[in-house]
Amino acid sequence: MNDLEQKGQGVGDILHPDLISSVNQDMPDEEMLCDLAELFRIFGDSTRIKILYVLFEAEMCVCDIAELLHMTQSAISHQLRVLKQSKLVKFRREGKTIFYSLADDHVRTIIGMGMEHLCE
Amino acid sequence: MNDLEQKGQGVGDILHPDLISSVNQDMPDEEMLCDLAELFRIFGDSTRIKILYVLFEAEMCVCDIAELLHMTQSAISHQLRVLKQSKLVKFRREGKTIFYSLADDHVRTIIGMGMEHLCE
DNA sequence: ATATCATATGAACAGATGTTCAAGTGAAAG
DNA sequence: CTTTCACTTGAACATCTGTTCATATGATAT
Repeated sequence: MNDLEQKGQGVGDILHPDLISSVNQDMPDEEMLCDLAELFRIFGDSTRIKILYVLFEAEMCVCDIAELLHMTQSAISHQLRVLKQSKLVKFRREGKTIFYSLADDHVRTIIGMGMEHLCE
Repeated sequence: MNDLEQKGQGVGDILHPDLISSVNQDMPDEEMLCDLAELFRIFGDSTRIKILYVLFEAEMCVCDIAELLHMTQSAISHQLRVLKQSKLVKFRREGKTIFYSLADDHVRTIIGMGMEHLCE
């Protein structure tokens, strides 16, 4: 008996036991799937998508991005932090200003994939 | 003077006006980018990713999915609703049970893309 | 040193999100 | 018709998330 059935509202009877054990074997690790969800979660915010799209075109400093998106520099900075932590953007300092750019081509590919889905 | 500057904390001076107007021209519609973010947001939850991955393998009914993911049938049903609304899964009724399956191959491609990114 | 500029950061807040619980469908079997 | 089963749905709840505001950092210039 599993812990869900004990809690009153769980799953009823199993309808297709064979199918379940078969699929269960082919499933990737729980951790892998969580990492995957987390990756997509980063792309799942319009501010971050816009930032990434802006960086498609060119390396750019924080206040230029803020200007382009009509948002405060603070808001952009917070989101760049998220993108930085996820290794989706990298940066370099040049005097007082900091230039951000896409970390690698995967970002382009993933966003391109999403675009393709939308356009059909 | 734009509305951000009036609010006390806005953006300072524009550092690279030429770059800004150039990038501005190449940017897709605001709406397009929001749709894109929304699409990725759907993938950005581990329960939904798991459901989609399960459906990679085979069409499946709600209570089997619940059993596979060790979650309540209600929780799964709520998430299937989200996936249905986003046109990522489709379903067919057969007596009392309802079978869900992936709506099209885009789902596979997008998830595959994410996996590739993680494995490098 | 002091001022200024570009950026970062922490706390606070409002709004969104996912799960649970309880009640509601809708189809088939008795 | 009533019961049962697979599933759906709505409200409640706690948690997470993104923006704002105020303040801090770090580099340059005076």
